Amino acid sequence: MDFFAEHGRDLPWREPTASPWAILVSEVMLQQTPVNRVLRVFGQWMARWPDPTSLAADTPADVIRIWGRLGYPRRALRLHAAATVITARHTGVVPDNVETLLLLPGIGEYTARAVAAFAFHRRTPVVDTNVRRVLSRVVRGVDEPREPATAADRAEMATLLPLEPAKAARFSAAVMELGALVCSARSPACGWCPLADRCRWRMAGSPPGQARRAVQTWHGTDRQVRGRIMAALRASDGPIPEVTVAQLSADTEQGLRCLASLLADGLAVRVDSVHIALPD
DNA sequence: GAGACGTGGGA
DNA sequence: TTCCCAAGTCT
Repeated sequence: MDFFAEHGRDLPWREPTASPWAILVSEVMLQQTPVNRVLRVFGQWMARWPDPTSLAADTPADVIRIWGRLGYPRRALRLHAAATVITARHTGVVPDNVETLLLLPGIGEYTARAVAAFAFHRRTPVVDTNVRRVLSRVVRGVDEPREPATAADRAEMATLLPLEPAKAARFSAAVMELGALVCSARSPACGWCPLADRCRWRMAGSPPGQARRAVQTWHGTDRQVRGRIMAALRASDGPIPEVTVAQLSADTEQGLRCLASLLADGLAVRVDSVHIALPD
């Protein structure tokens, strides 16, 4: 926590004045997405939609455009849906407990706890990929492949939390920051690490972990084509012809398949028999 | 529980 | 250039 006080980054969602809504928005944007990329969109987003009710009042099309190139645009849609639920069922107030937060679209085990801890000082273990990696190395002495945190990870973190709730939240943020800035996945800076003298992984000679299962290759995938289609929809003021969409892949069949999946996800809608647009 | 889901930067 | 990774969630 001394490390965090000295080296923690000044981020807008860490300001004492940051609202629970701002913290929730930041946590969703940060899912699988680097801080530097989130910073560019976060300010614009909060200026336009300072609370859930203002977001719920706008269209998914606006939301998807502001989301821009953050990636995983379904997150934008779910954030809009979450704002709608908060407005309709919680009088526009962000829920302050894990159980209720988990019911919101796009809010899973990590994000629910992050919001509960960072926005409301609930004493709950917050375990993201950074915390998971730090615990794995420092406590268990192994470098595990990157996977979503498990209940066992949360149970382990729970045993380490300070008793005072606000301090526990700060502790979680501190471990996350250590993982992000020092105990990184590829090139950990053990020389700077405040835990170096008690790290079981370091004491064991920093053994390499088991390789992660192969990730999907990117070139020519449906994900790439979906991304192209969404980029075309965002760039256009109005509807675009379906034939244009189909040609965004060298394989017309793939183009149509991807379009169908975007329609199924609600990221695009048909406006007539031959045109596609962002959802209203 | 494996697999799908965007994007771009650093090694 | 290629590979891997970045505050996960949902099906």
